[in-house]
Amino acid sequence: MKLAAWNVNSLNVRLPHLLDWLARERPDAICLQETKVEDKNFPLEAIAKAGYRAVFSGQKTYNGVAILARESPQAVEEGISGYADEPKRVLSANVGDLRLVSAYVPNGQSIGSDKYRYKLDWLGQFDRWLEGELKKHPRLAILGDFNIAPEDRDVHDPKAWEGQVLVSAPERAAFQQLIGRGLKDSFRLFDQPEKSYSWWDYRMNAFRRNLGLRIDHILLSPGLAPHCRSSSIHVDMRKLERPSDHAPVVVEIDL
DNA sequence: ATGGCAGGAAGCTCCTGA
Repeated sequence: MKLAAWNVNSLNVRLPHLLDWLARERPDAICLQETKVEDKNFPLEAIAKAGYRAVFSGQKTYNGVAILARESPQAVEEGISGYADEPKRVLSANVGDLRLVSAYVPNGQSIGSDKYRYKLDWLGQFDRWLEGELKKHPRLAILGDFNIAPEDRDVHDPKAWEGQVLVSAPERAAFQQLIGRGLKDSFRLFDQPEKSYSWWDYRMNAFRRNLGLRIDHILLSPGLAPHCRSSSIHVDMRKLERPSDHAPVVVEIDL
Protein backbone atom coordinates (compact mmCIF):
# COMPACT_ATOMS: atom_id res chain seq x y z
CA MET A 1 0.00 0.00 0.00
CA LYS A 2 1.20 3.44 -0.95
CA LEU A 3 -0.39 6.28 1.01
CA ALA A 4 0.06 10.03 0.84
CA ALA A 5 -0.83 13.26 2.61
CA TRP A 6 -0.90 16.59 0.80
CA ASN A 7 -2.07 20.06 1.74
CA VAL A 8 -3.00 21.31 -1.75
CA ASN A 9 -3.87 24.90 -0.74
CA SER A 10 -6.96 24.98 -3.00
CA LEU A 11 -7.97 21.84 -4.87
CA ASN A 12 -9.31 23.91 -7.77
CA VAL A 13 -5.96 25.55 -8.38
CA ARG A 14 -3.92 22.39 -7.73
CA LEU A 15 -6.09 19.90 -9.61
CA PRO A 16 -3.70 19.62 -12.60
CA HIS A 17 -0.76 18.97 -10.25
CA LEU A 18 -2.79 16.40 -8.32
CA LEU A 19 -3.87 14.54 -11.46
CA ASP A 20 -0.31 14.46 -12.81
CA TRP A 21 0.99 13.21 -9.50
CA LEU A 22 -1.68 10.49 -9.21
CA ALA A 23 -0.93 9.29 -12.74
CA ARG A 24 2.78 9.13 -12.02
CA GLU A 25 2.79 7.77 -8.47
CA ARG A 26 -0.38 5.68 -8.44
CA PRO A 27 -0.88 5.78 -4.67
CA ASP A 28 -3.56 3.51 -3.22
CA ALA A 29 -4.88 6.50 -1.31
CA ILE A 30 -4.14 10.17 -0.73
CA CYS A 31 -5.49 12.41 2.02
CA LEU A 32 -5.89 16.05 1.03
CA GLN A 33 -6.07 19.16 3.21
CA GLU A 34 -7.08 22.76 2.53
CA THR A 35 -9.23 21.81 -0.43
CA LYS A 36 -11.14 25.11 0.00
CA VAL A 37 -14.03 23.76 -2.04
CA GLU A 38 -17.67 23.19 -1.14
CA ASP A 39 -18.86 19.61 -1.54
CA LYS A 40 -21.23 20.53 -4.39
CA ASN A 41 -18.23 21.81 -6.38
CA PHE A 42 -15.82 18.95 -5.63
CA PRO A 43 -14.10 17.87 -8.88
CA LEU A 44 -15.37 14.27 -8.70
CA GLU A 45 -15.40 13.62 -12.43
CA ALA A 46 -11.78 14.53 -13.09
CA ILE A 47 -10.73 12.42 -10.12
CA ALA A 48 -12.90 9.49 -11.23
CA LYS A 49 -11.31 9.67 -14.69
CA ALA A 50 -7.93 9.35 -12.98
CA GLY A 51 -9.18 6.10 -11.42
CA TYR A 52 -9.95 7.29 -7.90
CA ARG A 53 -13.00 7.31 -5.68
CA ALA A 54 -13.31 10.27 -3.34
CA VAL A 55 -15.00 11.25 -0.12
CA PHE A 56 -14.78 14.82 1.07
CA SER A 57 -15.81 17.34 3.68
CA GLY A 58 -15.38 20.87 2.45
CA GLN A 59 -16.39 24.49 2.81
CA LYS A 60 -15.91 27.75 0.97
CA THR A 61 -12.58 29.60 1.21
CA TYR A 62 -10.97 27.79 4.15
CA ASN A 63 -10.11 24.29 5.40
CA GLY A 64 -11.63 21.22 3.72
CA VAL A 65 -10.36 17.63 3.73
CA ALA A 66 -10.74 14.67 1.38
CA ILE A 67 -9.70 11.05 0.94
CA LEU A 68 -9.06 9.69 -2.56
CA ALA A 69 -8.55 5.97 -3.03
CA ARG A 70 -8.46 3.44 -5.83
CA GLU A 71 -11.03 1.38 -3.98
CA SER A 72 -14.13 2.95 -2.54
CA PRO A 73 -13.67 4.40 0.98
CA GLN A 74 -16.09 2.84 3.49
CA ALA A 75 -17.53 3.77 6.89
CA VAL A 76 -16.89 7.47 6.32
CA GLU A 77 -16.99 9.72 9.37
CA GLU A 78 -16.74 13.51 9.44
CA GLY A 79 -15.04 15.47 12.18
CA ILE A 80 -14.18 14.56 15.76
CA SER A 81 -17.00 12.69 17.50
CA GLY A 82 -18.15 14.55 20.61
CA TYR A 83 -16.56 17.86 19.57
CA ALA A 84 -18.64 20.50 17.79
CA ASP A 85 -15.97 21.99 15.52
CA GLU A 86 -17.31 24.12 12.68
CA PRO A 87 -14.30 24.06 10.30
CA LYS A 88 -13.98 20.98 8.10
CA ARG A 89 -10.73 19.54 9.40
CA VAL A 90 -11.12 15.78 9.84
CA LEU A 91 -12.41 12.98 7.64
CA SER A 92 -12.00 9.26 8.34
CA ALA A 93 -12.70 6.20 6.21
CA ASN A 94 -11.77 2.56 5.75
CA VAL A 95 -9.63 1.87 2.70
CA GLY A 96 -9.01 -1.85 2.40
CA ASP A 97 -7.89 -3.11 5.79
CA LEU A 98 -6.78 0.33 6.93
CA ARG A 99 -8.48 3.16 8.79
CA LEU A 100 -7.34 6.48 7.31
CA VAL A 101 -7.76 9.85 8.99
CA SER A 102 -7.24 12.97 6.87
CA ALA A 103 -6.48 15.76 9.32
CA TYR A 104 -5.93 19.51 9.06
CA VAL A 105 -4.81 20.76 12.47
CA PRO A 106 -5.49 24.47 13.16
CA ASN A 107 -2.64 26.85 12.38
CA GLY A 108 -2.70 28.77 15.66
CA GLN A 109 -1.70 32.13 14.09
CA SER A 110 0.41 33.43 17.00
CA ILE A 111 1.26 32.49 20.57
CA GLY A 112 -1.36 33.71 23.01
CA SER A 113 -4.02 34.41 20.37
CA ASP A 114 -7.53 32.98 20.49
CA LYS A 115 -6.55 30.82 17.53
CA TYR A 116 -3.59 29.44 19.45
CA ARG A 117 -5.83 28.48 22.37
CA TYR A 118 -8.24 26.91 19.89
CA LYS A 119 -5.37 24.92 18.36
CA LEU A 120 -4.37 23.50 21.74
CA ASP A 121 -7.99 22.75 22.67
CA TRP A 122 -8.47 21.12 19.29
CA LEU A 123 -5.39 18.94 19.73
CA GLY A 124 -6.69 17.84 23.13
CA GLN A 125 -10.02 16.83 21.59
CA PHE A 126 -8.27 15.10 18.71
CA ASP A 127 -6.12 13.09 21.13
CA ARG A 128 -9.12 12.16 23.29
CA TRP A 129 -11.00 11.00 20.19
CA LEU A 130 -8.03 9.05 18.83
CA GLU A 131 -7.77 7.01 22.00
CA GLY A 132 -11.10 5.41 21.09
CA GLU A 133 -10.37 5.24 17.37
CA LEU A 134 -7.14 3.36 17.98
CA LYS A 135 -9.02 0.76 20.02
CA LYS A 136 -11.60 0.34 17.26
CA HIS A 137 -9.07 0.34 14.43
CA PRO A 138 -5.73 -1.37 15.14
CA ARG A 139 -4.50 -0.48 11.65
CA LEU A 140 -4.94 3.27 11.67
CA ALA A 141 -3.00 6.02 9.91
CA ILE A 142 -3.35 9.77 10.42
CA LEU A 143 -2.27 11.61 7.29
CA GLY A 144 -2.27 15.36 7.33
CA ASP A 145 -1.08 18.85 8.00
CA PHE A 146 -0.34 18.91 11.74
CA ASN A 147 0.97 22.48 11.74
CA ILE A 148 3.61 21.32 14.23
CA ALA A 149 7.33 20.84 13.62
CA PRO A 150 8.00 18.11 16.21
CA GLU A 151 11.73 18.71 16.76
CA ASP A 152 14.38 21.32 16.08
CA ARG A 153 15.73 19.23 13.20
CA ASP A 154 12.36 19.80 11.51
CA VAL A 155 13.01 23.56 11.48
CA HIS A 156 15.43 25.38 9.14
CA ASP A 157 16.39 27.91 11.81
CA PRO A 158 15.43 26.70 15.29
CA LYS A 159 16.83 29.83 16.96
CA ALA A 160 14.70 32.16 14.83
CA TRP A 161 11.61 29.99 15.34
CA GLU A 162 12.11 29.34 19.05
CA GLY A 163 8.82 29.74 20.90
CA GLN A 164 6.91 30.66 17.73
CA VAL A 165 3.68 29.10 16.60
CA LEU A 166 4.19 25.68 14.88
CA VAL A 167 7.22 25.09 17.10
CA SER A 168 6.22 26.12 20.65
CA ALA A 169 6.58 23.72 23.57
CA PRO A 170 2.82 23.25 24.19
CA GLU A 171 2.28 22.33 20.52
CA ARG A 172 5.18 19.90 20.59
CA ALA A 173 3.84 18.43 23.83
CA ALA A 174 0.47 17.87 22.13
CA PHE A 175 2.27 16.07 19.29
CA GLN A 176 4.17 13.93 21.80
CA GLN A 177 0.87 13.09 23.48
CA LEU A 178 -0.14 11.39 20.21
CA ILE A 179 3.23 9.65 20.03
CA GLY A 180 2.58 8.49 23.59
CA ARG A 181 -0.42 6.57 22.27
CA GLY A 182 2.01 4.41 20.32
CA LEU A 183 1.64 6.33 17.05
CA LYS A 184 4.87 6.54 15.05
CA ASP A 185 6.06 9.48 12.97
CA SER A 186 6.63 7.39 9.84
CA PHE A 187 9.27 9.76 8.46
CA ARG A 188 11.54 9.10 11.42
CA LEU A 189 11.34 5.33 11.11
CA PHE A 190 14.07 5.67 8.46
CA ASP A 191 17.32 7.50 7.87
CA GLN A 192 16.50 10.79 6.16
CA PRO A 193 18.47 13.60 4.56
CA GLU A 194 19.22 16.53 6.86
CA LYS A 195 17.09 19.64 6.32
CA SER A 196 14.04 17.67 5.15
CA TYR A 197 10.92 19.84 5.16
CA SER A 198 7.35 19.66 3.86
CA TRP A 199 6.39 23.35 3.82
CA TRP A 200 8.12 26.51 2.63
CA ASP A 201 6.76 30.05 2.79
CA TYR A 202 5.82 31.52 -0.58
CA ARG A 203 7.75 34.65 0.35
CA MET A 204 11.45 35.50 0.50
CA ASN A 205 12.46 32.78 -1.96
CA ALA A 206 12.06 30.41 0.96
CA PHE A 207 11.89 27.27 -1.15
CA ARG A 208 14.96 28.10 -3.23
CA ARG A 209 16.86 28.71 0.03
CA ASN A 210 15.27 25.62 1.67
CA LEU A 211 13.90 27.72 4.53
CA GLY A 212 11.25 25.20 5.47
CA LEU A 213 9.49 23.32 8.23
CA ARG A 214 8.40 19.70 8.46
CA ILE A 215 4.79 20.05 9.59
CA ASP A 216 3.01 17.47 7.41
CA HIS A 217 3.08 13.99 8.87
CA ILE A 218 1.87 10.44 8.48
CA LEU A 219 1.42 8.83 11.89
CA LEU A 220 1.03 5.04 12.02
CA SER A 221 -0.66 3.00 14.73
CA PRO A 222 1.30 0.29 16.57
CA GLY A 223 -0.37 -2.32 14.36
CA LEU A 224 0.73 -0.58 11.19
CA ALA A 225 4.13 0.96 11.89
CA PRO A 226 6.07 -2.36 11.81
CA HIS A 227 4.88 -2.87 8.23
CA CYS A 228 6.11 0.50 6.98
CA ARG A 229 8.79 0.11 4.30
CA SER A 230 9.56 3.71 3.35
CA SER A 231 8.62 7.32 4.01
CA SER A 232 9.55 10.33 1.89
CA ILE A 233 8.62 13.90 1.00
CA HIS A 234 8.03 14.67 -2.68
CA VAL A 235 9.86 17.98 -2.69
CA ASP A 236 9.74 18.19 -6.49
CA MET A 237 6.08 19.19 -6.37
CA ARG A 238 7.11 22.46 -4.73
CA LYS A 239 9.24 23.32 -7.81
CA LEU A 240 6.30 23.49 -10.23
CA GLU A 241 4.63 26.61 -11.57
CA ARG A 242 1.98 27.83 -9.11
CA PRO A 243 2.80 25.17 -6.52
CA SER A 244 1.14 24.41 -3.23
CA ASP A 245 3.32 25.69 -0.40
CA HIS A 246 3.29 22.10 0.94
CA ALA A 247 4.86 19.01 -0.64
CA PRO A 248 3.22 15.55 -0.52
CA VAL A 249 4.38 13.09 2.13
CA VAL A 250 4.34 9.41 1.13
CA VAL A 251 4.63 6.05 2.88
CA GLU A 252 4.78 2.52 1.54
CA ILE A 253 3.36 -0.22 3.75
CA ASP A 254 3.80 -3.97 3.25
CA LEU A 255 0.52 -5.71 3.90
C1' DA B 1 12.42 46.10 9.71
C1' DT B 2 6.02 42.22 10.95
C1' DG B 3 7.58 43.38 5.14
C1' DG B 4 7.71 39.51 1.61
C1' DC B 5 3.46 35.64 -1.40
C1' DA B 6 -0.76 33.12 -2.52
C1' DG B 7 -5.86 31.96 -2.55
C1' DG B 8 -10.53 33.32 -2.04
C1' DA B 9 -14.51 36.42 -1.87
C1' DA B 10 -15.68 40.59 -2.83
C1' DG B 11 -15.49 44.21 -5.67
C1' DC B 12 -10.41 47.28 -6.70
C1' DT B 13 -9.12 45.54 -0.36
C1' DC B 14 -9.47 42.45 3.13
C1' DC B 15 -8.60 38.04 5.87
C1' DT B 16 -6.03 33.91 6.54
C1' DG B 17 -2.35 30.95 6.13
C1' DA B 18 2.42 29.11 8.49
